[in-house]
Amino acid sequence: MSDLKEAKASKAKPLKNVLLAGLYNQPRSGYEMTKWLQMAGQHCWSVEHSSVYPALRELEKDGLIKSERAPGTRGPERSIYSVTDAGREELTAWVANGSPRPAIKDEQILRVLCFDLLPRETALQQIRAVRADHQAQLEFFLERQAVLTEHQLGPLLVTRRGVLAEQAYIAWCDEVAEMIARRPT
Amino acid sequence: MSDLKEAKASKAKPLKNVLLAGLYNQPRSGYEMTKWLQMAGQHCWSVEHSSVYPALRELEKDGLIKSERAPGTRGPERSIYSVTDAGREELTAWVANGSPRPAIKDEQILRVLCFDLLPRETALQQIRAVRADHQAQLEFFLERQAVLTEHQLGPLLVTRRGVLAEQAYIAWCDEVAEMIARRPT
DNA sequence: ACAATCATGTAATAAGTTACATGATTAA
DNA sequence: TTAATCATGTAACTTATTACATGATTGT
Repeated sequence: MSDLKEAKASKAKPLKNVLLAGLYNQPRSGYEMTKWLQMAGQHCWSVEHSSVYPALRELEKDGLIKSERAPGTRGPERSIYSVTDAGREELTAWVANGSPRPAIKDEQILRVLCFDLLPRETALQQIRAVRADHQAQLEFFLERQAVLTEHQLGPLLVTRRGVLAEQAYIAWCDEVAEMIARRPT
Repeated sequence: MSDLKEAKASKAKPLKNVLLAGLYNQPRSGYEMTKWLQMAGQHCWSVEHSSVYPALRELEKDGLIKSERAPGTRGPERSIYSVTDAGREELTAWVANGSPRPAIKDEQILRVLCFDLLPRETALQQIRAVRADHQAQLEFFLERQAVLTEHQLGPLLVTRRGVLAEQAYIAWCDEVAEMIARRPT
């Protein structure tokens, strides 16, 4: 049954590799990791804290990361995780492999597909709200971009992805709005 | 942050609404639906056939869609599903609500974050392969776009989203390649 | 005849969310 | 002192994937 199973690195739990990548970038607590994935990394791998904490403990149990207790400078005590040498090896192997295409789950696009079910003004309002949401996200990425240099190449490129993705989404929203506005009633 | 959250409507089983939207756009069999979601709709809602068939049967049981047996013109007999009046109502309510932000799961971005773990040439090869993949997808969308008119506004806008998204991804790949190439060894 | 594709289905498992909990610290 | 945020955790549940199956039809 499970003979070749868990020798090493074979069965990729995607979240584990994501966390490894995040911690390699910078040591973080579970809380900070969650925030990072939900803010800066929203466009990489969105996840809830209830998935993060157990995964971190497993990674530590596997010896891929280690934790240090840090007194809370502005908050209670927390565990700061960082990647071990073994974790770095695992991570390198994972990074060297190509990815499958990202799995997208965007309901909004399907809503637009059916916009002829709505009165024009309702549809327009919705797409404007969506645009505003992505505009806010774009501004967040632009601010990060402004403080990053080529010395932090990884974070800079991740942020660039955020900028380009949000700009593309906004451009699409504008096209949608324009076409809807021109639509015959 | 945003007021896109929810307004009270269908207890969202997301896939069901996605299928409803797809069938409203055009009646399809389970097989065709799966293909559509994996090709044209890859950038909307990726899913496996094993999720599609049970969901379709549930939708039919709920009276939101109905099926007709069609003799296989080029294949065995299949069931063609289409949206009922009740389904259309449900769909309209769903379309009227805003979406939460799309949940993205893109390992590739995290790999790029850690590209300093790889030799320059390995990283470049990988990003070139990713670029080629998205280039192929872009060409697929461009071909669809060419045969659509403003009379099929929904499908056209969905296709435009594909085009813009792939162009943005390709532009990012190019930035990554350029920065990696300039990176000091 | 054979492979490829069309077409559908089920079972076991994986992965992640929601809801439920707890408690500490900080700013008003 | 009260609310907000920091910080972590568990249990039940939902959702979707992988692997396993079956069989028909079409092109070569």
